[in-house]
Formats: sequence, C-alpha cells, structure tokens
Amino acid sequence: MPPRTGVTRDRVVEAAVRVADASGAGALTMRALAEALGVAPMSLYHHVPNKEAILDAAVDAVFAEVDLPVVGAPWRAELRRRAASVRAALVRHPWALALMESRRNPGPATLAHHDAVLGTFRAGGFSLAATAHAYALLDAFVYGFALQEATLAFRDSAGGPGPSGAEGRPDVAAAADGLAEVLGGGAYPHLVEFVGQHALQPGYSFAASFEVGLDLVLDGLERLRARGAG
Amino acid sequence: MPPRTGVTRDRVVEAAVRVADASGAGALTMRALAEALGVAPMSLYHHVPNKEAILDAAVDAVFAEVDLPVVGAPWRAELRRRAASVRAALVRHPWALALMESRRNPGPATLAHHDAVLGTFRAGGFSLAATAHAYALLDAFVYGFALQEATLAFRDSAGGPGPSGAEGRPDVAAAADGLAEVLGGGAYPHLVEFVGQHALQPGYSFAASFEVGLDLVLDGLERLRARGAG
DNA sequence: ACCTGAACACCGTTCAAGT
DNA sequence: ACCTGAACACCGTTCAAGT
Repeated sequence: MPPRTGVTRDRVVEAAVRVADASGAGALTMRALAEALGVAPMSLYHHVPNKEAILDAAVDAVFAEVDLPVVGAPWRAELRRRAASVRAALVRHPWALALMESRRNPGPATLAHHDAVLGTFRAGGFSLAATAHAYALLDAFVYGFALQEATLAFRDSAGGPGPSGAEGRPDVAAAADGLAEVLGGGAYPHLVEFVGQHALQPGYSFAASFEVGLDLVLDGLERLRARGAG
Repeated sequence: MPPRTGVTRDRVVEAAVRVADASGAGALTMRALAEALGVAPMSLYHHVPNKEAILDAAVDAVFAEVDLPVVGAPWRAELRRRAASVRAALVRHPWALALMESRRNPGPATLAHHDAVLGTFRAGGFSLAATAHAYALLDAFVYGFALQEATLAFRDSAGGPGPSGAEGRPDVAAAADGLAEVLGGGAYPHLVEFVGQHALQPGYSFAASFEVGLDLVLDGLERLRARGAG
C-alpha cells in the first residue's frame, strides 16, 4: 500500500499511533513505521529528527484527543468529564502511559491541556497552593488507575486491534489461573479470598472502581477547596 | 572486578537492580549485566531463562523492600505507612514503575505484599466490595503520584547514582526554562501563572502534595468503609 | 555443571549517493 | 527537495564447543 502522496511529519505521527495501537510500543520501530508508510526507513529522517521526536509527537496526539474542561464552568463536573476522557484515551492507547513517563518535551496539546485544567481549578475558587495539591491528587488517581488497568490487561507480544468496546473487565481470570498453582499452599489467604470470592465472581469489573474512586477524590478536592489556601 | 565466587540467580538479580539504579532501565542490557558480574554475556543464561525473567525478579526485589502493613493493626496507620514505603521504594528505583506495567508474573514478595494489604483492609472492617474499590483507589494514587514524580525528575540518558537524599523537588525549574520560549505568547495564561507564581517559588515542593493527597484518600477510604458493603 | 565465542536476526542512525 | 542502500554499533538469543 504505497502512499497517495509524499510523506509528511503529520503522516509519520499518525502512522506511529496506528502501529502502536495495533501492535504495542514494542512494534513501533523506524523500520516498521517506514513499511506502514510504504517508504524506506531512512526517508523518515527527512521529516523528523529522530525516533524520540516521533514519540513526543505521538504522546501529544493522545493528549489532543482529550475532552478539555471549560474554564469558568462548574469545576467539579468539568474535571470529572475530563478525568473520564483522559482514562478513555489511555484505554484506547495503552502504550501512551509508559511513554509519557519518559517524555521531556510537552507538545502544544499537552500544554493546552494543562492550561485548561489549571484554569478550571483557579476559576472554581482554588488557591494556587490548593490547585497544586488538587491537580497532583487528581492526576495521580487518573494515571495510576490507567496504569493498573494496563497492568491487568493482556497485550503481551502480539496484540492485534482487539474489540474496541473492550472496556469491561480485563483478564483477571487468566491472571488468577496462572496464580492458581502458587496459591495452592496456605500462604496468601487474603489474596485467595479476594480473588475467589470477589474478583472472579460474575459481576466483578475492575473498571467500576474508577467511578467510585473518582467521586471520592472529587469529594476530597471540594474539602480542600473549602478549607482555603493552605 | 571479577566475582569472588560463581554467578547465581540472586547475584544476577542484584546486579540488575544495581545497574538500573545507577544508569536507568535503558542501560540494563544482558551484555552490561554480564560485564557488571565479570562474566561473558552467555553465562547469564545458565542461571536465568531470559531477560524477561530478570526483569520479573528485579520488580519483585523492589516489592521486597516495601514495609508491609500488619494485618489486624489499625488499618489507616498501617496503610499510610505502607503507601509512603511504596513511594519511597519507587523513588529509589524509578525504573521499576515502567517495568511493573509490563510484568505478567508476580513474584513471592509481590504476592505477599498484596496479601498483606488485602488482609489489612478486611481486618479493618472493609467488605470485599469496599476492599476492591479501596485498594484500586489507594494504589492508583500511590503509583500515579510516583509516575508524576518520575516524569518530573530528570534521569535522562546518563543518570549516575545521584544524591540519595534527593527527595525534595525535581527540576521543575529546568522544565520551565525549556518552556519559557513557548510560553512567550499569550497562550497558556494559567500555566504561566501557576509556574511563575507558585511552582517556581522558593518554598515549592511537588513531594509535599503526597502527604496532602494521601490523607484525602484515606479520608475517602474511611467514608467508603463506614458506608458499608456496597 | 558451568562457561564461552561466533553467529543470527534484529535495533536506531550516519553517510554518501542518487533523483 | 526528497528519497535511498550500504554500513556501523548496538540489541537478545541460539548453537556448537569447550572445561
């Protein structure tokens, strides 16, 4: 599948996101990227300085998908919607989380994102000090939850596109199966209870804890706000 | 520095942690590991099946450093101490967080860790459903906070041991310097305000938000517990 | 049993050369 | 200006060979 037109920086970044979505971060090599674009590996270097720049741009592309909060609108509803949007983006692009940790150059979408969140806190009556604590807590929760979801999910080597609506419940069952042998002895009684009596029960969904946790966090933020500067 | 005695699995894992601490995950190659042990690269494969197994064991070694909660003791104090201990371990071993995301085989220390936390929740009066939500929220916060700290810290390519007491404040200044040019225009006004008026001020410390956030999370867990099963 | 060098199929990237 | 093949210094790992 040769490209209709020449390679561009944007086309390289789009392809990078597509390849990572389909096959994971490990499959995102310059050679694979070039093949996806129907071009020789070295051609990429005419539109991008190196692989790092591609990763920077790919992470920024994920941030560009996030539903920004509206500065001045009721902070709690806005930040609730934004938190769910960040998590959804990270579920769509599980490779992005690990990359974010090593990025040093935030792109325009990333900067606009942080600006909107900070503005929403400030307009909602949070002092600068409270905003710092609140933003740290809120994003620790959002990113940490996404990290746990990524850990539970199985996107080992292969990975394929997979059902896009697979929000429900990762393979807790498979993980538990692998553990069954180890759990044989009397060690880890609470782990056995939890997995057997709860996590493996029909109705269980790890994702359900997101809403519960988010509301508790937002409750905490409201008390932080009411408490004043600090 | 040739080893006094032969290579063992434990010695390989110790060396892996040491190399990653000193030079980052990127420097953790089979060849570098072999050199650190004064042995040929292929010798490692007599004590470990492959690199994946080394990474699994290295992550478990980090969990082994964590101060476990005492099941049956007051849950809030125990889990507070444990949360701080996890964060401290991840500050000592920043490479571990990214690795945890891709590990599929929890080791004995990891299992004992989860067992102790689950037991502490249960003995503290949390229902199984409440325990699931509480554990998800608590660890989302702890891991997410560590993720943000790792993102803020600069441990780019080189890395060296660094001052072990460097808990204080990562290079927010350096990050802001790099941004100064971009922030020139009127875009990102809230980001400019936050960085200029708060994050760059003398007393500021991102780490200080950990205690604040942790207490808000623990308050939330207490309400979750009191609310009952769910 | 433990260790090893050579070799293979990969990486990202430099360089000189093409159009 | 854009693209490219060959080559370099790396990876993890297999294999046959040593002690």
